[in-house]
Amino acid sequence: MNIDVIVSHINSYVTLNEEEVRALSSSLISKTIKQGELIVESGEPARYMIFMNAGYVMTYYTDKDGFDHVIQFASTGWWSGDLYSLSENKPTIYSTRALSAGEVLLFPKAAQDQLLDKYPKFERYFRILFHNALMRLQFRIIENYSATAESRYLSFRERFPGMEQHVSQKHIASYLGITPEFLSKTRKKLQQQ
Amino acid sequence: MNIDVIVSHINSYVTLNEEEVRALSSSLISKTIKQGELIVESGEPARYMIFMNAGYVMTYYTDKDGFDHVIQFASTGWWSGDLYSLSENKPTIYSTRALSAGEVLLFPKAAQDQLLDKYPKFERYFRILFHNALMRLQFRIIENYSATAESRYLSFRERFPGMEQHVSQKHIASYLGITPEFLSKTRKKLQQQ
DNA sequence: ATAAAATCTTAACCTGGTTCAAGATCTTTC
DNA sequence: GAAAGATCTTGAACCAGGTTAAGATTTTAT
Repeated sequence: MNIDVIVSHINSYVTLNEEEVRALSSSLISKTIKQGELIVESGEPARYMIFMNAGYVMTYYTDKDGFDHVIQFASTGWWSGDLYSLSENKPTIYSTRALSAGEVLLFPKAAQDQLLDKYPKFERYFRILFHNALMRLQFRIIENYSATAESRYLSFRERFPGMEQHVSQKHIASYLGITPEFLSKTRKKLQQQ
Repeated sequence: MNIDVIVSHINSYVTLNEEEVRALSSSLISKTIKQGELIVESGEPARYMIFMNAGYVMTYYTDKDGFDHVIQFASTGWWSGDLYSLSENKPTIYSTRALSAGEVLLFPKAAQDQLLDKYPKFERYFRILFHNALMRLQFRIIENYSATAESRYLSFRERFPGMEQHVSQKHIASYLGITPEFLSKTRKKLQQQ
């Protein structure tokens, strides 16, 4: 199992010693993913945090009318998954689906709890991780309010380089909070300029 | 200084012993706030996390055209402030302003770092705090996409009971991502039903 | 108490984005 | 490799919410 990516990610916030690396390594489950595969399905309790070793996934919410709302994309070096139910042990309302072939590291809730209990460094790592995610999300809310769909699209392309090749336009549209039709028009307009 | 509210808040996630309570207590600075007072101004580096002991505050972002975008309200028992610059020590882009008289507990960055180093329980507490805030924010993004301005307004009233009396309509409108005029129309429509 | 300033309301008009529908392209499957 | 299914594009009609402006109400300062 290749743990280089996750270890160097964690080490950018804290410094793990050998024991901690070993403990982490033995907590993780490697899983190869196929394009289109459903990694977590809404309705079941989420059991893992998901770290991307390679490939692309998206997390989305299906509303009462059956429409999907993409809330997050993730590629190599990002965490994904359904934070909600991990802590509460309730069924998650989010699904996570592979957008390409790749490999994920599954980090089971029980192992995470153990690691958090034993090595405070992981508490720190996750505190900082959540803190940063929180700030990014606050920024996204501001962006959604103050920016037009066109500039949100441009900002999506900047923030997720290469992602566009792996995601269907309807999912990008969903992430941006617009219809596929309008995204199509927006792209055409941008090309013509 | 009254630390009952903050201690019972923290104890809902972890269990502090006497020493930890004492250490926390000596880290906090009590501050009485007046209505309209600017507690943190954008442009300066944020030095504190802010815990509400009593009263109401809002955190907002001023865009390049001079328009304010309210990103958060807080009342008794909530944390507030500008997470962004605390970690990076860069000037914050957010301002925090008192909406009523009250009392806040200021938690200086340096003291927080010390506490986090010495007592892993605080790492855990803040990890969970940020985790929960993150989930709430994810939910708010979904709500913004799938719900109409009217239902967001109703949901604001539910989630912040009593807040409406302390906040001007233009700030509520800003939080909801609509214009004050449209909020005015919406409220009228709701009254007539 | 009164003037000045800020906020809130109402109304007419405007626009970014939606909806619906039809055709064009790309993907899967047998 | 043809048929069926998705996805993507285009256009026309439509609507939620924005903009502007003017008057009404509330708050603040003197």
